[in-house]
Amino acid sequence: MKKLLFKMQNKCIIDVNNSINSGQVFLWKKNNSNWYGVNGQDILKITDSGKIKSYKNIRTDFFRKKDNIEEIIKSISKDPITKNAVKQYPGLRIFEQDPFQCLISFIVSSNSNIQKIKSSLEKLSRKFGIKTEFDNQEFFLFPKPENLAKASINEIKSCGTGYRANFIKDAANRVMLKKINLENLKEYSYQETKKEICQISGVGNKVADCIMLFSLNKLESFPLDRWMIRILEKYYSDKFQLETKTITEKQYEILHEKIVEHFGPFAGYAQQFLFKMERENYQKKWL
DNA sequence: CCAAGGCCTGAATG
DNA sequence: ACATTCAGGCCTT
Repeated sequence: MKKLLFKMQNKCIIDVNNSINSGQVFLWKKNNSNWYGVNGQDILKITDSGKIKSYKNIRTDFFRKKDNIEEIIKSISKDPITKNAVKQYPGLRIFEQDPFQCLISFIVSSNSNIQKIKSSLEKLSRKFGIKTEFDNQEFFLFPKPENLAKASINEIKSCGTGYRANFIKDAANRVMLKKINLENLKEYSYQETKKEICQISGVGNKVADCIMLFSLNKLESFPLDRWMIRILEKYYSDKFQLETKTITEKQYEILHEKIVEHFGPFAGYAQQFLFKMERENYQKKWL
């Protein structure tokens, strides 16, 4: 009985390093064994003992305590590949981050890589975000929608975003004008939410799935980027046949349906474990 | 509905 | 050095 309890407690421990270094967040840095991260208009600090603190005491379920992680892990462990990935990274978790920051982050991410995404987001924050001091360190909060909406395209481009500058401004404008209400979308279904956010230019299937999984509480989202396609081809060629060479919108939809059929309603967690596993296999760099 | 080509940028490759 | 390729896609034709 004692042993079982210990095991259960052990399973609940969050592996902060691996969770931050799994492609879901970008504005985090480690300092003196503490992690500090920009989350919208707040700064979060995760101590070496795994406790999380909000600089502004804004309520957030960043660690997704609402999830029954043991149930989820049981649910997604449908095949030897996933079981192995889960076993390799037992404390890997999906965070629930600020939706607007997440939206802009993944617009910036398209056709890019982690280092460049991080660099662009840091520059955007430095240029358009509020300077803040916390634990004797300087931070810049993530830009508010209105500040990106009123910025010029060239100002945004100066942050290294390239052609995505138009998308960023457009997205910020939509949020500012409440043409889209990200908080409300948390209560919407997967399909409804996807339809809404895909209206933003620069947001396609993959980017939408990232935004929904990492900030809008849609755990059936399963972002299909180059890596995940490669993983499916490598380990799941028997289960998920790719009909076309390029992943068209229709193909993406069909594939997602098959994926949810296989992994279940928490498929997004499976994606996170598989992505982490394969990127580590190839020793890809994180933050 | 699918295929092909273009797009900012910067690090990696030859 | 300098040119080319490539990277967590998306949009237009």
